[in-house]
Amino acid sequence: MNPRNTKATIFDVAERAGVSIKTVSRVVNNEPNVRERTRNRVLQSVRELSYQPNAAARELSGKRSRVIGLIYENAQEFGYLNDVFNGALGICEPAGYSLLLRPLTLPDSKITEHIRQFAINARLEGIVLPAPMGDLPEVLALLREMRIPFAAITPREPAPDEINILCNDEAASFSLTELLIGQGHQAIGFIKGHPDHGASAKRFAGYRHALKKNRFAYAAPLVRQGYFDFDSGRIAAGKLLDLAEPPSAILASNDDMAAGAIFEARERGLTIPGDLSVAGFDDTRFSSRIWPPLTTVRQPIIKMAETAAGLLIDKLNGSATKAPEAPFECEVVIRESTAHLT
Amino acid sequence: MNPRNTKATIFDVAERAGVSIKTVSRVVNNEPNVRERTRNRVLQSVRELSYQPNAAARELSGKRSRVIGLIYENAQEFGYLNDVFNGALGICEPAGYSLLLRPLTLPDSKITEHIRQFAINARLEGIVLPAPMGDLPEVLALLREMRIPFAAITPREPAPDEINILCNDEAASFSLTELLIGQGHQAIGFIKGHPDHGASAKRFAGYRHALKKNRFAYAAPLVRQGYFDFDSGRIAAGKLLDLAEPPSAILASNDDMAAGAIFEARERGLTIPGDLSVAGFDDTRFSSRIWPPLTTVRQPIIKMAETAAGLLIDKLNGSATKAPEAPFECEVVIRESTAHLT
DNA sequence: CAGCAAGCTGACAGCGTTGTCAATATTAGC
DNA sequence: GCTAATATTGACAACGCTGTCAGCTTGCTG
Repeated sequence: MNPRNTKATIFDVAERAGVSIKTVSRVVNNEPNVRERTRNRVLQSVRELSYQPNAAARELSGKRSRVIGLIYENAQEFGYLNDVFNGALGICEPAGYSLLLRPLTLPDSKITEHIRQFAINARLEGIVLPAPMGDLPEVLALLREMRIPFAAITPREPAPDEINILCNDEAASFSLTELLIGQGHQAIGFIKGHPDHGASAKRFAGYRHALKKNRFAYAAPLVRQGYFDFDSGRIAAGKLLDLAEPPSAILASNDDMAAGAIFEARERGLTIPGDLSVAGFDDTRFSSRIWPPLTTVRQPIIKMAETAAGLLIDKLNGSATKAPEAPFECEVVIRESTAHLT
Repeated sequence: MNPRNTKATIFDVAERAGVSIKTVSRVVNNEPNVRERTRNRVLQSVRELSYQPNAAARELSGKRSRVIGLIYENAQEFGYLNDVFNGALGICEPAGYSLLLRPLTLPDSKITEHIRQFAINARLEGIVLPAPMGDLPEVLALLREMRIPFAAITPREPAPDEINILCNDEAASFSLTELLIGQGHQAIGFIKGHPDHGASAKRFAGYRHALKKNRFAYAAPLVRQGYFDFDSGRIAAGKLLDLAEPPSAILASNDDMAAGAIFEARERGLTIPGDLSVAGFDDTRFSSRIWPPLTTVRQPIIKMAETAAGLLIDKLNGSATKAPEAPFECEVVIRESTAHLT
């Protein structure tokens, strides 16, 4: 009943359909110049035999390896990567592509060499670059030089003919800031993200934009540099709370730093959100599990990864280039870590 | 300076070394019957040309695909999987194997069909089964039937000739329970893990063992069923706290459930660890980031995954079977969510 | 030093596809 | 209805490697 442990070959299909293997190849690869009747006959046999082309033979014969690489930062928040993996895998498999992972530890002075080796050894046809990989100029330069198509997921100005997936970080940051303003907060601290990440600038821009629109003066001491990790959030929050006039709300550029801020506030005996409102960005796995649950911004990562992989595969398959996608919509998730100023 | 975008073939190496391609093949595959001098000459050429065999040609010609699958539960705590991925990838790549990921959503009534298709399509030579995949009897049965070697990471009774990696869950659970007992807790609640996971039974056994050794009566109401997720931990903790004589400490079978327990306790106005000590299992990413930081147990997941992949590859390469590994050692990590009873 | 086994090496045929190009079938044009 | 042009099909050679097997070298035995 089940297909056995073996696979039908192109010969089996050809024989059953009464055509040459070359014709089967044409049908399977959607090439033109096959009569409709013939095509149907072949497709029928393909179905009956559950034929699937042998990837190794294909790669050896043609130039195509049908392998896509996914390069990611190892230390990265893993909920994000989980979604990226799932999105990309979900698209690659049905399309007949394999997805190969390559963790990288940043900073990495030999990063281009690592990627080059990876690309050559695995014979990659294309590469998916989740943030922050798409933010590294040397990586982009390398891939352009090697002429390997890639799809970056990052708020980058998309170069012509390059695939870039982004969401409206800035608008979400704007909304989140306005939410805090609407709650009566007058002094809102901001913890910036890692300067090498494209998202950092966008999120900061949204904050400034909201301040401006609401006629708040921009106060430099209320803005601190963080690096997207828990500890940097904790330290930055500490500095904000040390101010003579500390903020009543802190907006961190991601949830790890927001968790750090909450941790630091707790250590100082402050209650959240009574004494301090805290909001983050990303809606990671633990955002809803810490106490209090974190107000944050959710991105449709899975969809973004699916789109990235899909557009990349379209490009590799030589399909018509899709119109550049509009940014994906982020969603502000309001939980209990933020509250109206009493 | 850098190797170019192209790869040397076996012909290039053979020519340079002045031997036939077959001899190069022998050297590269570590086959016997090559004179030492010849072997060195070939290795020299291999090095000079940075030769790496073409995987597609190898697969097409020989029977070996050098592809290993990694099947995992999608919803899984991702810090665990991150470590598994990194461990396995770190071993596979240098050994010349590719690692293909396959997320699965449990429960899955068609799981065997999914795995079968995956194995056939990707021509898997072997499979790594992180928990809880190695706990599913139908999966094990399928792989045995298909004669695909696998390495399970789970506290399972290792069948002869099968690779199984485990750590001393039970001993760690025992220590953790004794820790709580040592802190003066008289009533210690326990939240069991998902019944389909092998680890659940082990962790529970450690708890019971510690009670027994310390001459504590086993009280059934203090033990609640959980399913390794946050919500089930929350619910189970709720039931424990509803008891007429609630426990002063709760040991949850993983950190997600421990986080749920803390959450629930907070909602009821209890302070941790003042009113209630809570401990978990796994040392996930957020264990040290919630407040208070969680007392838990850390497993050497990366090493376990490395060992699993390494033994599997050894088996595929036909190397001598290693002696069965001793269980890996877990480490109890004491943080602030547990305290002496005052 | 012949005779034989074991050690070493290479020629050659696949492996299952795709690319090339020639052969054949169909259609269009007049 | 015939020819030219075009659409469809197939024969065959790669692709880069491993398996098989035969041939050539050694080294050992008596």
